[in-house]
Amino acid sequence: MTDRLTDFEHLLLGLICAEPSSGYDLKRAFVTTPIGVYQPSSGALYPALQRLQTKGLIQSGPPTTAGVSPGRRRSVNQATSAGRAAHENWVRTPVEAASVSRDLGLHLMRFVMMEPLLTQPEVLAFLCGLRDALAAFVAELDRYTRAATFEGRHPALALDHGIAIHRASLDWAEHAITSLTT
Amino acid sequence: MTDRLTDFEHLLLGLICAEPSSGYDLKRAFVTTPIGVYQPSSGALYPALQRLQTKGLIQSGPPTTAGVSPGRRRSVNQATSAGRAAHENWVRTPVEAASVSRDLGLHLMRFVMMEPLLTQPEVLAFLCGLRDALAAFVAELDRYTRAATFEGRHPALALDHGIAIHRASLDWAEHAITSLTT
DNA sequence: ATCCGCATGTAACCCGTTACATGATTCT
DNA sequence: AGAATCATGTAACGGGTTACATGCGGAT
Repeated sequence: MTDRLTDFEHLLLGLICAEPSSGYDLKRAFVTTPIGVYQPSSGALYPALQRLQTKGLIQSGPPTTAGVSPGRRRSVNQATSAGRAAHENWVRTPVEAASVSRDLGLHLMRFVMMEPLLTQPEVLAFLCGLRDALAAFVAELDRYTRAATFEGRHPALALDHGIAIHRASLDWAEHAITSLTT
Repeated sequence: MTDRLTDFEHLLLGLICAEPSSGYDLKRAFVTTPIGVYQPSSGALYPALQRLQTKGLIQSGPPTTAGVSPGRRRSVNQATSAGRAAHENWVRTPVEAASVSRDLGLHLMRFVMMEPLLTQPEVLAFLCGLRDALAAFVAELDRYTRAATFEGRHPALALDHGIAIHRASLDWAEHAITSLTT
């Protein structure tokens, strides 16, 4: 019951918390999303919804044709209070400095989903945590660049890339902080 | 035999092509790597090596204690000619514009590994393909930003992030091109 | 009445993670 | 000799991908 959820399950739960949705809605949500790079398959989506249901985090209403007219019956999934609690808990998870690079995309998703749930100070605290973690990561890469000795030019260039994109993330975090405080 | 390889298998094969290595060497290679965010587990590493061996892409020599003195016997994996061919083929794979965001990390790895294998014009062609794909992706995100209407500020900020980091990648690609032509 | 597309699912397969097991080598 | 570490593996488990199955709605 207090099992860990997959990243994917967390995202689904978050989308459902934001708005009760059918499986098909969720699929389209991922397609339409700006980071539409990922399109979940049915074989990933529906089993994940079943797992969330088994854990009591969502419950699916009976198939209805309500809402959209040119559609077939769809069972709408709604978050339970336990589900909303789990989602809010996930959204509040602080940024881990050690895994900031790997989890960056996930943090951005959390940033979007925390808007209607958290107070502005909480959001700013999250962004500061993210900024600090990114600053530490960039510093580490810089340190590595100075310490290491490369053969050839490509390794150094690849490192430059890592530094560049994480510095861009860092700049964004600072921009977001000032943008949200005005 | 002509099965597709996993990304991970491609990386292993590439590392082995660059230098014959034991499983332990490969593990440490990932740890020491600048993007040391990923550390393969034994349960991923050794089965992957076995799969490469089954496909005839690598072959492991008998356990030896040669080389490092304070070590145990390790079986050194060497790439076969088929393995080197498969690796070179992988390195030469052109950048797919549709998946450039998802595969960006992989492309960087390929960029590093292509240094001793490809001619400078080939490397530049790869970088130009990467640059064009990134430019197209950034343009798409820009278009999406103008077209979409958001509720709240976080979604727009998250999109800004996506644009910022991919623009940084794009700038890097252009810098790399000019850096390698001088 | 039939056909096509929507919406939800299911089964087989693959692979990575976690955790444990095993033998060999060096250190005390 | 015994302990600790190195190096290689294996077993159970989870979850994602691909491909297929089903059933209902609207269109011709």
